[in-house]
Amino acid sequence: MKGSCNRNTRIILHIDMDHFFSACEEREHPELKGNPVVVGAEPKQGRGRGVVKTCNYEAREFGIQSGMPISTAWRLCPNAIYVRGNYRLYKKVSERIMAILKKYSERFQRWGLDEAFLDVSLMTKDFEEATKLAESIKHEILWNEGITCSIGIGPNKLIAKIASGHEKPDGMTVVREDDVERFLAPLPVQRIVGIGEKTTAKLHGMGIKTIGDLAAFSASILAQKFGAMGMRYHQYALGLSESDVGERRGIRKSIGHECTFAVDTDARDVVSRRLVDICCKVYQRATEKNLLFKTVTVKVRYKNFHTFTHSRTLSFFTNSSQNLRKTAEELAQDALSGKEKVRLLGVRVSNLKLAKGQRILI
DNA sequence: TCTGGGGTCCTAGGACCC
DNA sequence: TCTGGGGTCCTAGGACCC
Repeated sequence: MKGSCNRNTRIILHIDMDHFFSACEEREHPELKGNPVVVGAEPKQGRGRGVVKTCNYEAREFGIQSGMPISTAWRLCPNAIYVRGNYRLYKKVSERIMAILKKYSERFQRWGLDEAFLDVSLMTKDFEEATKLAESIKHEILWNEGITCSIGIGPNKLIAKIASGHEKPDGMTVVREDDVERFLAPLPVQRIVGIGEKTTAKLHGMGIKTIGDLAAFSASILAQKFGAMGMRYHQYALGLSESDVGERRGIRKSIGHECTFAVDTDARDVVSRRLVDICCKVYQRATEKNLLFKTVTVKVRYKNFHTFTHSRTLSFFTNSSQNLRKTAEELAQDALSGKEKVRLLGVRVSNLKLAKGQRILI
């Protein structure tokens, strides 16, 4: 069977740029190369708030990981080079890389700034050919942008995505249909997209550690414990996923902005001013995209990390900044009372609709 | 250790309508 | 007076992704 596949088999590539933000920084500032580089919040001598966005492999040797509090990163490696992040640059580089990828297949799907799927079933006759194609993609990105990526090749998006993370950086992992079970079985359950920290802990509690354990577990018990998601986890563990490679259609679902205070505050005027600033930002972004909104949600996180949201759906669609501000202020009454210190404030609008006569913007 | 900011999707209960 | 079942929308919270 090796080297061949029946024509019903799909061949999907998942392309994942290696430590994308810090790779962009190294490319712009070659003097950074060879040093641990951390992109994220300001460390402020270990007192900074926020998290690590990404870091290069030199920084990872100190135990730094993306998502980690920046204060922890600072303790692990105070001598690393800490960079705030130049998102305009990352976006530009990303756009150029996506343009390269799109040339290889019409069936293309961007996944964040630094990942994408390609369905190459129609232009490659088997996994060998797909591997050659993936090699040329790697070369072209490296040649043009000076950045390496890891590619996973599999019979569906789920497998391709897990495969791309298998041998990072600069990796290439091919999983043919016949190899799916062998490939997945020993991997930890959290490698499945959609199984995060909480679900992993619950699964561990049930004695399920690996994807093989999950596949062997009773689907009906999983459904009892996790509802519809349980069935999905089981399907994923068997390596089954039907989802097509394609860009999301239609308008976005929501637009929001949120802000963590540098210091938790109970000063009413500070919170109230920040709320107005956030509303302005959200209003601007909705207006730029010609969107009307109907639902306003305010999010408040207190010092103890307890978080609540309040939302209200208006009886009409609007793009008025006054409506947004007034609704947000009413919803945020509790937060404005100054009883508890506020850590984060956010505003989001949803139930969106395009303003009449405007072109479609995603 | 002390936890960002942009999002999406799911669940569950309740209101309301037919 | 007590009570269907289906559908849709709203609200709040939670998990997860990059």
